[in-house]
Amino acid sequence: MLDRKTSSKTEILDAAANCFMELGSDVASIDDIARTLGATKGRIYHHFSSKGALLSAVRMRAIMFILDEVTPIVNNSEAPINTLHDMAYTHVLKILETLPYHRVVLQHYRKNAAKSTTDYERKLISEIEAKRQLYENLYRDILEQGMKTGDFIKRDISVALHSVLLMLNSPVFWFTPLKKNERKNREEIAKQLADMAVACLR
Amino acid sequence: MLDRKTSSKTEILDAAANCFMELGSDVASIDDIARTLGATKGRIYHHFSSKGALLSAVRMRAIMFILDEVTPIVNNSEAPINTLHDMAYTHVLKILETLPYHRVVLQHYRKNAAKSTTDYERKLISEIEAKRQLYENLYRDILEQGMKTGDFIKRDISVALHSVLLMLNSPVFWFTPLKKNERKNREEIAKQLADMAVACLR
DNA sequence: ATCAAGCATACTACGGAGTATGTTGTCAAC
DNA sequence: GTTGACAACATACTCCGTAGTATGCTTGAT
Repeated sequence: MLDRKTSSKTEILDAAANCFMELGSDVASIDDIARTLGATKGRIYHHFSSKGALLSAVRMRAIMFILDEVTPIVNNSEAPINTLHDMAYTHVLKILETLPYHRVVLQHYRKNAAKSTTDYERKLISEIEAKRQLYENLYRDILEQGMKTGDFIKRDISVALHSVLLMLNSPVFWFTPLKKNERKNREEIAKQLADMAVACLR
Repeated sequence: MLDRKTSSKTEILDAAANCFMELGSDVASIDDIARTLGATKGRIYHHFSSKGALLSAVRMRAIMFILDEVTPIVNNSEAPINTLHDMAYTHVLKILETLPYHRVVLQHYRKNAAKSTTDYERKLISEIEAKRQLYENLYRDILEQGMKTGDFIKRDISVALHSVLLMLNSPVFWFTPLKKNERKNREEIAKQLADMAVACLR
């Protein structure tokens, strides 16, 4: 079945995300990931052409989690403040749900290229970069709009943009999921961060 | 001379910081760093017992840059808002001056331990962690004080603390130094970030 | 019965950390 | 001003982990 195939793939992706998260994507080996699955290299290389391709798949999945969730919000034609608050809240909540993936992403926020990458892997990376740009622009548009209407203080758009986005990603660095009150706790964190994100723009 | 020795050491540290920054501390090899210096492994292993020790030295130097600069500010007995603004401004400015070091630090914000570390390296890491805690508490104290006096809105202290600190570190992710108007540009960025840091707490 | 998908097993090749040893300059003592 | 000794490196190795490959095996669909 095609269903069985994608299921096996996402299982690999989940395991890879966890290993990359814990050891770092450079240190974690394919064997480590396979061991987590109770499998061997063969399974992984059957689905992914290289370690770089697997890593890119993890990063792409991470950004698509967020992009799919936040994109529908931007066109609700409310005030910029409310729209931004909505976007921020949704962003944080989704990140907390898919934490390992975003830990991996942040490891590569600045790392440009590994030592030797193939053309194919470079293509994957540029596709990820494109999606990231797309997502960034959602916020850039809201910020510009809000500064025009006077809802937001006029600041350097680039400084404000990156600062807010990184603040929304900050739980990635410190959040540790607990069983107790999990859902409620996440919502509270998302609310607070969304509040702060809006507050620092006024 | 002892002077000549420390000079050679800091030269190695600068080169290591740059290599670790560009390639990531796992990918960058000792040979890479040596090549940057126009030297060989021998020079590096003469001053540092292992790659982990070198990395720890870079991270320690990074945090000491900031700690030495910001610590004197906290006891100026001004209003919490002004004190925090001062701390934030100084923090950002110093970070922009010693950027490569802090890029390395942020690569390890979450990465706990490599695959195999010696006792000695674990000791170095715990010393770094202690300094980091020390620095974090400078902000924690100001935040608690400000929330008590009503200067700051009451929020979860941990969420607010980490969010603000990460926002102050955000330039590490996107800032690219230019020759043109360098000093002025940095001061402007530091001012804006300090403003935003204070704003998001009110 | 066949054949390919979906793996496992057993190998190769290579880069990088660490080491053992050689080399050069410098200073100190006599 | 010669010798000894040590610091500050360079050179030439070893050894091991890991990415990638080549090939073998099993199961389910047709």
